[in-house]
Amino acid sequence: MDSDDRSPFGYDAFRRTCPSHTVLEMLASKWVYLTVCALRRGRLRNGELARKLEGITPKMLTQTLRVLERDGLVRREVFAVIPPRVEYELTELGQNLAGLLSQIRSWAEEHTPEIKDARARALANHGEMGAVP
Amino acid sequence: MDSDDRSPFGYDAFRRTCPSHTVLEMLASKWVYLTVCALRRGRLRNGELARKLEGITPKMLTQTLRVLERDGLVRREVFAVIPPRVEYELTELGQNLAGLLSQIRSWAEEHTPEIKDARARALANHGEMGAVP
DNA sequence: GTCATCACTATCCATAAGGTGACTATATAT
DNA sequence: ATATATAGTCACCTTATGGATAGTGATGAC
Repeated sequence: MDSDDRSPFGYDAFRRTCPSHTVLEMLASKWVYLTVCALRRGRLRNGELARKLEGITPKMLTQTLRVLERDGLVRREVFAVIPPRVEYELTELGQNLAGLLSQIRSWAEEHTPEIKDARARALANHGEMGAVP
Repeated sequence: MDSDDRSPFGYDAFRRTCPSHTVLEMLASKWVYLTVCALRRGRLRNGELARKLEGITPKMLTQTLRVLERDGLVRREVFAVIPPRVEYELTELGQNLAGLLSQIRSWAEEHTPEIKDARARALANHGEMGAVP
């Protein structure tokens, strides 16, 4: 019954004390999704990322990149020039993940119409499932 | 150059005003991940989910399920019995997504050792890249 | 001199996430 | 009579996160 509930790796993301749970938590961020997807084609500078990730604040961009760097998904390269130049690129591990995250992104884009419809229906039905006294 | 940046669906999750951006935002939640994965094998009752999603509070569980229901990923069935019985199951759209999210979960579990190592290394190096006055 | 660029950093505030305890209703078990 | 179980809701509170805004230092363009 629990056959496919446990992964064969000894880690179980359902358990909140399992390290894999924190990995899942790290991945559960819209900016992580988008940043990894953005870097998929190749290295980018901070400013290029900022323009690509529409609406991201410098703080969130830095924060996201630091997390990705800490977790070994992104490599940061600093050039000692003026004005400063910093480039980011995916590590092999990051490339590996990027494939999956791109699929999620594609899924989101592909199924947006259905979800929009579902949301509209939910809005229209608000209260209709309730009690009719 | 922008060839694979835009999906062929007209939606672009990189644009913050695009509806698909809000879909990605909805997916970027650890409890959404886990709830969808948990329902993958079949319908579950509220209590069963609460036990499976270790550490989730009743409030968060309800909130997550309402979002998933609103977006058409989960179907909620209420049985008019005492004590109350409510069952949740994935819709076809939800099943479709569950495959992808399970892959993410598997990825997280599979690569947890590498990420743990990367985190340990980052911790050990804290400050070593900084300035040495 | 003023402005912009670059890659940040710091600060503040609003929102969201999450925790706790109380409460609903009814049937069964003790 | 009391307790348990079910599937929640509601109110209150604390903490964490997200986002907005402004500032840093050095340089080059105007």
